[in-house]
Amino acid sequence: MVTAVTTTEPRKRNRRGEGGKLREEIIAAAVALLDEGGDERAVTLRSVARKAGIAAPSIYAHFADQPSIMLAVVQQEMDRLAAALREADENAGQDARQRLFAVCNAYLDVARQHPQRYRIMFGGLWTPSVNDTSITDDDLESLGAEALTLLADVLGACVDQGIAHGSDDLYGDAVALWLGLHGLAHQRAVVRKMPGPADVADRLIKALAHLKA
Amino acid sequence: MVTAVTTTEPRKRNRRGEGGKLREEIIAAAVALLDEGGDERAVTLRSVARKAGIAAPSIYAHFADQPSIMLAVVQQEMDRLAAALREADENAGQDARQRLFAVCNAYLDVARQHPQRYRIMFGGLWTPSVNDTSITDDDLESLGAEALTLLADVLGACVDQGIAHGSDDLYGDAVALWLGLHGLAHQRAVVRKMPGPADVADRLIKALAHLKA
DNA sequence: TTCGTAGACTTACGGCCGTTAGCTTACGTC
DNA sequence: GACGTAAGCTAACGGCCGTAAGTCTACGAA
Repeated sequence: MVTAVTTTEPRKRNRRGEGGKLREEIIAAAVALLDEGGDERAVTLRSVARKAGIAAPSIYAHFADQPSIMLAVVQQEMDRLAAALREADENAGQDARQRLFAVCNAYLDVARQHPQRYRIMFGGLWTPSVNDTSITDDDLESLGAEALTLLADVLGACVDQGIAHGSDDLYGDAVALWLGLHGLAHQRAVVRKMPGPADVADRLIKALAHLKA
Repeated sequence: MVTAVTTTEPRKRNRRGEGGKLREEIIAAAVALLDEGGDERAVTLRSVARKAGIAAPSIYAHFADQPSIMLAVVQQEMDRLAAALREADENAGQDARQRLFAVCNAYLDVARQHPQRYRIMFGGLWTPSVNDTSITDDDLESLGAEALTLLADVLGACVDQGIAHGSDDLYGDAVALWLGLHGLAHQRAVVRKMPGPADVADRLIKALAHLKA
């Protein structure tokens, strides 16, 4: 984690061999702009430079162009999300039901804590332009693959412990469950006021995991 | 529906008293830009004017500013979506199961046929800026209210006909079902390749509507 | 102490944007 | 046919953007 991000004050040049640190500072600056509530249009090459306390062209030493910055942000946040899900699962013990809700709620929490980051990750505008340069559809697919296999794993545990109705395609059920979570998380990230009862999340999880009772 | 949208050729001035027609042409031009695959950044005041074959300042006779154009597009497409759902429901007969799948699939079809329009409607960038001018959170909420009550209605029919497990909160279930549909529709609109089996939609609907068997 | 070079900076160009101010044209009334 | 006015245009401003070209500077090895 980089600390000096919010400072607009003069910046100490990095020491020899540590020039790569600026790369992280740039990413952190972009994330900070998002967290301030601005949408992706607020994350311009120049605004990122201002936030990081550097001159705009200095970014080119670390990123080929502006979309590349967004891509780096997305990849970092995707890793963070996967780590959060893993951690929630590991801390949930052996009970399948607790594991299920722990992982799902962790997903929703990550989205709720940083709505703009979540919006960028899924459904961002960066997808098409980035496609021109480096990332492929398969890359995008593999980004969420880890989370999906974890979900499928937890769903399998639910079936094994007899608290959920079985299925012939656990991975497909995991995708369906994720889509439900995504719908809720995304909508929360976009609007300030959500329709429906407060326990929508639990309803979604129970229904999509085919929990008994 | 306005016809002459794609033409870049000289444009016939509207007759006296028909100046308002230009307003529809402007909206149609904005929609056309979206349908060409460009994201909302492609819908600029000037690009819309070019597409409509008029000079940029001529827009100000019909829209206060650029976000207002997007707002008009969203409202129009929301109405279209609601109409499509109603029509699907009316053509589905009396069988609750058929009504359910007809309405849900109509929703997914609308999103799939015009992905960019769908992205703008839900989760667009226009929300914050528009909020400064005219529209309120309640307006946004009421936009989808019609669709939600329709969904709740169909869910109630499923329970009445004994093909779904009952619930104490049909509206809450309708919201959950919509969130699932939205998750799928939005993800389809954003990525080109979806993970999971082909029948994810059916799985989502069955699970979230609590269909028996 | 010298000096090569990593790690930045300054300046500048061209482009598209939103928006304002003022002008032109032709419709339709009389 | 004259003419008021609706409908739309041209010109221009300032602003922010991405990016290229060249310059400075201080760290650390010799």
